[in-house]
Amino acid sequence: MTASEKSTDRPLRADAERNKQRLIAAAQEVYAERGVEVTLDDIARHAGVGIGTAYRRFADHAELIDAAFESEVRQMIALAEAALTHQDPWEGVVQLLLTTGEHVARNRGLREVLVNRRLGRDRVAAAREQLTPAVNAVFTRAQQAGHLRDDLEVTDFPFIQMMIGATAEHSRDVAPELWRRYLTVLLDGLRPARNSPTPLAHRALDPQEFDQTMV
Amino acid sequence: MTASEKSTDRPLRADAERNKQRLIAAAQEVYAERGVEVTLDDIARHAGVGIGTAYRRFADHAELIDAAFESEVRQMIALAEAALTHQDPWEGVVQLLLTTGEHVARNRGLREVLVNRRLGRDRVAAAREQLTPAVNAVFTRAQQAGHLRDDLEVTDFPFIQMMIGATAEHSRDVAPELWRRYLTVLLDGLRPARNSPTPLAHRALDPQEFDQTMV
DNA sequence: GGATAACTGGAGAATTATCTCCAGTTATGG
DNA sequence: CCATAACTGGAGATAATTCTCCAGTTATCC
Repeated sequence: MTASEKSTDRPLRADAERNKQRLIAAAQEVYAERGVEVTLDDIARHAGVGIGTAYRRFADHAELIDAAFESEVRQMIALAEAALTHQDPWEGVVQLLLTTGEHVARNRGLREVLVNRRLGRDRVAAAREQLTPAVNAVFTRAQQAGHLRDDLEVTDFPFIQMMIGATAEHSRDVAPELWRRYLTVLLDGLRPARNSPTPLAHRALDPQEFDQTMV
Repeated sequence: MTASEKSTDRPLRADAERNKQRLIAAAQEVYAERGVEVTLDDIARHAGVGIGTAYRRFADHAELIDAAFESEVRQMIALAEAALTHQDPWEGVVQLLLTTGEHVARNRGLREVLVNRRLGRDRVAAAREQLTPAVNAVFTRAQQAGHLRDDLEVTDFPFIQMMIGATAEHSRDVAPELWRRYLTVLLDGLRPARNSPTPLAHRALDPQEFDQTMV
């Protein structure tokens, strides 16, 4: 009955609760840096507890991912809701894509969790499902205001975010902010019309830097 | 000395050469469908030969990838060169991104090989290096003709292709042509200016289809 | 068509990751 | 401060994958 205590059972003994929190914190750090495909051994070591302790608290890897990312995904929802309150609907879209980019560029595991349904469990799944309508609201508002091309539909928005995420993923180690450049290009493609290119938000890689990409 | 015969040594015995070609053909099929992270056992079985035979011909997985993708990457070079001969420089860019998209959408392994330096060996590496200048030529010509925003630099072009590849990857199983839609948006972001959105090249997913994405 | 070098294929060694088990230790409540 | 239920941590069972080895088979050359 490893990790089924949920909320119904008695609370954990103090030392157990402490170790559990350490594991979650360690998992968040390690996932952010190296993605979710790390071993539980690595996380346990990073948390300073034994492997057995990790498996006593979390039935398997998926359950730890669930615990580690629920709050991260909820943060993404909060970002979308904040973007919706932006006075200018278009700037709301820009802000949403910027803050999303900032998060996934810094957190490799988060990007994986957002994009892959098989990761995590019910808590992450629930958060992920709330994220979609929050994001849709931001885009739809801009579209109704005429600031966003109107041939787009709600199912397109996650793919827009995915494109940014892909550039962030590949440039992470060489130029962690490079994705901002491609976000600008994308945004220029999302507008109904425009007269000139929006100034790019980050310099291009030089050829040498580029060579270091994709390793 | 498993697979070091290269070109210098004597030719393989007829049956060995036949098995080698079978292995390469099987690898191309399996990689295209399931990516390069399949086991050599799977490929051997698919080719109808024993595992031992596979390892006698190819020192390791990387060497088989090298043999299987050299021609695929060379095809990509040919596509870029063909796009360069297009009368209209901008249509050359469009054609390049379209044909590239078609290839990577149909071949999961190809996308992985193009994007990840660690895959393959010297033959794929050499082809990959020739691909970059060929792609650059197509973009640079359009840029000099004033059809492409001129704040882009050559190191940006692979990232443009990467964004298309990311959308192709994620929608492959549900709507293998969906990437065309996002290519249109991206192209609209690449132009120096425009008055209205280019008509999208593919319908959007409906919410139900979207749910099937990302599994 | 026989001698032999080359090749075949699968059993299993080596490696790596996931997860279980339990002897020993520790927090807690009476 | 003691009894004991709860927890700890790591040794190892299990499983998946990569790669090696060699007894048996087959193509080729004379």
